[in-house]
Amino acid sequence: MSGATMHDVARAAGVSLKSVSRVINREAHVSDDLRRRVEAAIATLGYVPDPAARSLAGARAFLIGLMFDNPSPNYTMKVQTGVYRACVAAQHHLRIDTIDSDQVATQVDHLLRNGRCDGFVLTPPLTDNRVLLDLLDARGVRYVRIAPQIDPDRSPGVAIDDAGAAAAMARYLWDLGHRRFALVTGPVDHSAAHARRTGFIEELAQLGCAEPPHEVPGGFSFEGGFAAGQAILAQSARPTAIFGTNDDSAAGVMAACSQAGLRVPADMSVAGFDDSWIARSVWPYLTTIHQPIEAMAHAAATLLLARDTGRGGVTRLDYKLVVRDSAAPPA
Amino acid sequence: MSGATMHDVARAAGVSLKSVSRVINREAHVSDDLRRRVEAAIATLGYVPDPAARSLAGARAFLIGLMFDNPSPNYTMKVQTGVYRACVAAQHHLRIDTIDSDQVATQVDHLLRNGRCDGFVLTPPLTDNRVLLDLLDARGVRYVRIAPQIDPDRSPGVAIDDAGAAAAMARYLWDLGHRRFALVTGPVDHSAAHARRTGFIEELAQLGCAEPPHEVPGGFSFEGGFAAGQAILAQSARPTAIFGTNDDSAAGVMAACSQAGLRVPADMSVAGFDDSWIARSVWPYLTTIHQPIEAMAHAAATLLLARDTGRGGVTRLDYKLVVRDSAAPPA
DNA sequence: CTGAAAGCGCTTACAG
DNA sequence: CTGAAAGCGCTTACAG
Repeated sequence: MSGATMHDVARAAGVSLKSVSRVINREAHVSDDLRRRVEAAIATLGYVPDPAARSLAGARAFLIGLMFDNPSPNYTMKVQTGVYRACVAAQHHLRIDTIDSDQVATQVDHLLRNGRCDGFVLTPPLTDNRVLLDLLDARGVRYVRIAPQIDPDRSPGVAIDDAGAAAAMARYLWDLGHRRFALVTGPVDHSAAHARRTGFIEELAQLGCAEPPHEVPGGFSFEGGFAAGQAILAQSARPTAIFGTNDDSAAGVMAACSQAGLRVPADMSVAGFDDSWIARSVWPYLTTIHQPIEAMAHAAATLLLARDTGRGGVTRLDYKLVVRDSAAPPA
Repeated sequence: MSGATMHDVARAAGVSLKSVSRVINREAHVSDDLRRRVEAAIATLGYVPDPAARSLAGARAFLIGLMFDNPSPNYTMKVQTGVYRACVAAQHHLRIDTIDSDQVATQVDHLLRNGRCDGFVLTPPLTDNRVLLDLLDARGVRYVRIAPQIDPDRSPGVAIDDAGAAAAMARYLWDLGHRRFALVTGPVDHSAAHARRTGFIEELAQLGCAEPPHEVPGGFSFEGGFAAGQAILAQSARPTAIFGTNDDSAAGVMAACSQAGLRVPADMSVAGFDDSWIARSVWPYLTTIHQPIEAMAHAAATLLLARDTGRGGVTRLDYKLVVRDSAAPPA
């Protein structure tokens, strides 16, 4: 079964061990003829290199790590799927680590000591946690960030234009006819959440909106969104549209509306951000910003695996406004 | 940093390599004195064995795999967390594999060929997929199943009493005063879903319910539940209570009710199963069966890591009926 | 109860 | 462009 060794391949191809190794690792200085012979032997024998042996002999671990501290299983699951696909393609293993943003120092120290990785993919809010970044840099550990907002040149990153997407949502709601808004904000240490807030507010101002949106914290969770929704509806001057800066909190807002006897979208428009799984687990389905989370995660892992994380720079992927049924013109 | 090797420990303790190895692997025939000396040296040096080297030299891979083909990210995420915790504690790595139930043969073949694992944790519906079990048995691969319903002695397993839990839910709704029921069933190849169905129906019969519940398939998904809910509400003789056999489909049913202008629970009672994340991402919060998914997964992984998967037998964990706000006495 | 030798399957210098 | 030797950090027989 998992029988064939590099030795077998070398013999079958009539070359040395080192040559097989060269072909496998795509090193330079290999003649086409030799390469072809080796590749044929590999295919015939169904040879797969032993990761343990490669790792022991060489400097690479064939393991990449995914760090997260995200309240949303939906988001996390998508990130994981994307990173996983990239790992499988590159014959690497994936290691998952849940980090508590408040205890980065001790947890990451332990983690680094306990078996090395070839690098890490960081998800928000860890992405912009300077304590973590300093730690990683100090140890010379490579990493790629998903949705970075600060220090874009510090490492490679993959993101969408969060501010631009939130602005697009503002424009969409404005064009629908809304003039009074509320905004459910995310965790304070989550800088993508911050960018969404800013993008939304600034676009509204640009559009000539008389009053800035009423802001209430929602912590990116359903419960937080629910409480935020209740607070918003308790105001004397209610908005006609509420923007949750992620889908979970928007879903919470919808629940608060239904608790208050308001129909969405007839009596209140609600919009989310992410297009995560929950956007289609509420009724009506949520109008939201589609963020290609899995693709972003895949791209991030691919950058890491490509091993040229020398300089930074953020790769931007496209977002998309997804019009569904939770937002409509005001009554 | 990750400097200390077994050699260093041996020298520091004044013993041979083999003795250090014995202590680490908890082998027999080690004097207390020697063990203590070695353990002290390990602690002082902060020594952690290199998994790659252990794996290369020995028969173990220090890697356990998690196979799933589950439509619900919530369920999957919890399983993963539980298995992960057990892995970390035992210094193993976790590998995640998404399997398509329809293509078990080819996918698993590829997977097994591509780097060995010390064993696998199987989640439903893979748990009761005989093609998969046969394949694994034929290759002598160890595995532990979560929520097995068939062949309980074929491998170790961890489960709750799905039928009993569904019966408890039937009793609860009955005691609330409901007399006409609908049941949203799960995927046909998901035998735990089948057990829930049977438990619910039989308990109702036992209780003296005049007519068996109206059954509609919901596929364990929100969308499936939504469609099922619509179908149920379209009937001339509507039930007063609907039991979704998982939370996702129950959430879909709730959405269908709200679309039809029915208030939950005033006009219709709805109950779920799992107490997954979505149970508290709908409003009103879902009355459901709490299944200790993470604990089950943890227990399953621990069984696997204990390496005595010789004989089968199912470990049963406790479920709990969680009364929240989606079910009430009929109007 | 304890240890010295060989080897797991690769990669890393080092030659040619 | 290609190869022979040494060694990564452990475990596995095998002795005593």
